[in-house]
Amino acid sequence: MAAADAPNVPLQQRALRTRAKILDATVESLVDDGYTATTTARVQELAGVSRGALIHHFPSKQELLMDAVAHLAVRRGRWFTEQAARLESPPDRCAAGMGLLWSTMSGPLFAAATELWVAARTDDTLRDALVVHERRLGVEARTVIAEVLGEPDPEDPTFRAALDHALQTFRGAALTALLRDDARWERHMVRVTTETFCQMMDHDPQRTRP
Amino acid sequence: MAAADAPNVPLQQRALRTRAKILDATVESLVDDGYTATTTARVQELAGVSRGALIHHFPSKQELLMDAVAHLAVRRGRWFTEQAARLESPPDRCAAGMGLLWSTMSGPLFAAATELWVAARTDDTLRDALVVHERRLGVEARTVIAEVLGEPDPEDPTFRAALDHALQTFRGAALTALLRDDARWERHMVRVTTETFCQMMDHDPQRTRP
DNA sequence: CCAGAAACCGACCAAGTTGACTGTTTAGGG
DNA sequence: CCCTAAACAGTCAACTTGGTCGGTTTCTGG
Repeated sequence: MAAADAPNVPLQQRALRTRAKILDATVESLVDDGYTATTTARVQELAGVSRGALIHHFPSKQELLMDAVAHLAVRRGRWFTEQAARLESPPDRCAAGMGLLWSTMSGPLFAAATELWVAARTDDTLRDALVVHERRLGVEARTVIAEVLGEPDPEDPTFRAALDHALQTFRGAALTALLRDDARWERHMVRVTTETFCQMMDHDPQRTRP
Repeated sequence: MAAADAPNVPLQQRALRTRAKILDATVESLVDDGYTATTTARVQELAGVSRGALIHHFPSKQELLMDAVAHLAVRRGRWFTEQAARLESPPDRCAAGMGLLWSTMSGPLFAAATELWVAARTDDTLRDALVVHERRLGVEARTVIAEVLGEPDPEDPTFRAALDHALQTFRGAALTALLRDDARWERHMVRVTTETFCQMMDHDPQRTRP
């Protein structure tokens, strides 16, 4: 929001790059060090900027985190659509959709989001910011997945219920996977979840599996 | 471990109570304030003990957290078995088992466990301690649930797979519920998960639903 | 009863974190 | 070209946090 104070004044290219560097560094610190160890000093070290630069762009740590939430949401959304674009006419649309969904939960960005998510439980400001972006991401995911599946209506109740169920399962599994590194278990979990999802969708007139 | 240094010397009653007070205060702070705000000062304030008493029982914050992990696991296990004992010949064993499982994820103790869980991602010592206790809890839960369901073998592959799937779903939903307070959504999620679980179990010779 | 150990107390200290402050460089309109 | 404001740099003080230390009280075995 600091940059949006004067939207008509185009920010210099360098300033924009500095902002991006700082926000990326914040996400990187969240991933590598966790929320507790994400200090302003650590961020400025990772970003390679001075204290003054950091303060200039983000007057307080609170604002830094707020903007990091937005930044992370954008990056997650972008990564998601990129992954989706990589899929072309998959043989099993259902499995492809679920694989896509899971891929967004198993990366480092999910770890960063989880750090913020848990911290937001006891930080009202953070929570308010987070739920807004998370909701946007949810809608975006639903739209993209619907497209992958060939589901015409992303708001179809059956589809929404099945997707929500799969999403919760993946979220729990992703949380588990933060501490457990077991690729075999993950593959099996994705398979079971996919089967469940397909089964829930099969009540729909729209065929989701060939 | 501090107390276990001399296991043959019975600790005074007061000392035990002080330890318990401190550990309960640690859990309380994790629940109310979150991991980041769980400082030694906050714990001693909640426990109503002096700095010296805190240090005497837990020489470092690391040890305090280690013991808090164990303490929390014990409390969660106890709470779980208590809830299980309350159930007597439920009409729908399957739903009863799933309700029991969900009840352990929706309480404040789960929030505390999640705080530790996420913190453990970037703290090896904490992770090692956590996974041990979490594994124990998992076995305990599986045993109790099997009993509720009338499943003779808690290690039956079909049962384990179905339970694990339900557990991941509940874990994800519990994570979601940390920020979203929506009882209707939760009930629906439990119902869907229960149905899925029952369906996965129906392939077993053991009937789980009347 | 008494000596020694365990339990407890609270002031103190060192390290780390935040953001406030002053000075310097760079950009871009006039 | 110049001048104003933004961008950036580096230091400093206030505060917090975890941990130390000497002393006091409360048990408990002999």
